[in-house]
Amino acid sequence: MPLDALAVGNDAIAKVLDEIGDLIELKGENVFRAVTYRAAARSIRDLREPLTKLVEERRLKEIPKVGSSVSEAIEQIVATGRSKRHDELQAAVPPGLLTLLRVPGVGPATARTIYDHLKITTIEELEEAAKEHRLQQLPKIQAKTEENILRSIAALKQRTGRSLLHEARAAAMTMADYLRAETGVEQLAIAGSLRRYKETIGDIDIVVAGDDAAPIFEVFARAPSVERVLARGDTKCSVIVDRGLQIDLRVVPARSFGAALLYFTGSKEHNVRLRGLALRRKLLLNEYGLYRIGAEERGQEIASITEEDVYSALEMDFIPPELREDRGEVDAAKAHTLPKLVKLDQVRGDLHTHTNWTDGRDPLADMARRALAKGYAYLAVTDHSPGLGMTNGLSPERIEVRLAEAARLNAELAPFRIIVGTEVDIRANGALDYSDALLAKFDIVSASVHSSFGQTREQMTARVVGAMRHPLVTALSHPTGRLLEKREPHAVDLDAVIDAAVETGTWIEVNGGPERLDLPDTWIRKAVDRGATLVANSDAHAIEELDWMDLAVGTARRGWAPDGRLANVRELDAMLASRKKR
DNA sequence: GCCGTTTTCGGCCCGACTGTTTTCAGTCG
Repeated sequence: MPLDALAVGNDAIAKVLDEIGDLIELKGENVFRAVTYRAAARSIRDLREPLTKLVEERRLKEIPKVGSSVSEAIEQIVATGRSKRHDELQAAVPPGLLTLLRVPGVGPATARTIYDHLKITTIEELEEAAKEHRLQQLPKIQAKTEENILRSIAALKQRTGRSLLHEARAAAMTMADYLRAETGVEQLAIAGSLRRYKETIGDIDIVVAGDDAAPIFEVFARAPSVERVLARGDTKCSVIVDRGLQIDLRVVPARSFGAALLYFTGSKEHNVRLRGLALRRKLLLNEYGLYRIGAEERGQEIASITEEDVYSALEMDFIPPELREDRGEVDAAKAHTLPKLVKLDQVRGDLHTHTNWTDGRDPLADMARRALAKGYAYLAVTDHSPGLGMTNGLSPERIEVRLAEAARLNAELAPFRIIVGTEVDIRANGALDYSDALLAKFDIVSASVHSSFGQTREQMTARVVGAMRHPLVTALSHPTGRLLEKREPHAVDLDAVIDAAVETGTWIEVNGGPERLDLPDTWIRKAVDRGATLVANSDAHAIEELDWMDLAVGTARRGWAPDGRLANVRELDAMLASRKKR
């Protein structure tokens, strides 16, 4: 189905290029060609400008991995909604083969074999054939493979999607604690996308140092949360725990711990980049260490004990895990131009929280004491305005009571300070849900969209930018409104939002709620480039959710946010003074 | 199909695990 040529966005184009890559592989063409199309798709997803604009300005070839063939495909998609290359491949590759690739364990070769003999094109047909043992009659497919395909299909059906960061982290910590207690391993680290604070998590990766993997895998495989063991070898063991989440455990010699942590943290693209770099210096980088080529068999590594050693031996600065996505961090580390990223312990306060007066669970006093215990100097309580009916928004009378309550607590907890703020609704027509007279009672006003998500991009942009221009609005909360794995971001021109933030001095929130993580990291980077001020918040609705600040800071770091760019790393007076003129 | 501080041609990261392979292909991350 052709895309709507006028509305075609970067993601939609990237998806077509990915599919071209898959089709090339299925057709049996040179796999490097397929790899290139996928790499181009990835560059495009990371792009911080609309592709349509680059087409107009004839700048497509500035994009990494986009050469003459890929740019031709992009131009065609932008102009007509489809690509000739894609059409030709679809005609050449039987429909449905792409579907079979979605089953883990089925790659291009197996998909081809299954299709050629049985003409199967859907997962349902594949499941039926496997149950009837028709697959094991095919060349290169045995009973065991057939069994694995059936299990993969079952897992595919059960699996709802990727895990949210806090859920994956809980599962990882449970396993890590269990392994420490039951095996006595001393060096253990959670690696993978979890360590990089990626917004959603596919698999959990754990690396431990040990001389003998077998007994560790023994303990790992019988952990209470394990449902089944996927694979077990000499150095690596993979299991499925509850709700289909996969945990990979890798055991390496202690002297390889740093190299293994680097390898297991990824991203894959970052690793590929580092290994290519090593290769050009006649060095080999693998999960055991960095070697002069040929020396790996003698175990003579140049660096391997810590990640710092490996980066240093490659003559580059240490790269924080959050940046390891091959988005320019390798070149910056070589040139010593990595930004000084914001750190969690620099955060002085949280500026978006809720209490049991609206949709939160805990009283203000408890939230404040927990914030104080976390070492904060201040906490803004920002309960909802009444427009959001179900959250019991604060009436003018309750605002007065709240101000008095905060004053009492402030006297008790000084120098810690509670700031009374509000998360005010931006109504569908762009008006704010409190009068200016009421808004003026608050020290902090965070504006956000909670309704009429279906507005057009023009309507939504005007609505949000209009609120940002209001002199009493301090910050814009969760700018895209997305709920990860649940609700798409609403249509809004984030370039215009960033422009408005720079122009008006309105802060843009990095919301640490694990299903939001909004503003998304790629846009954070753009906001940072353009000089906008950010504010990292937990959006906590309960005392323990104040810990989600960690996720907000991790997301800000993924967006390359330097410490000076966040309003809430400033001390109280400086933070309040940095609000826009009102 | 892309790319260049060895290159405009000849590479393209590297290793683990599974299956049944007695030396390797397929898949994965």
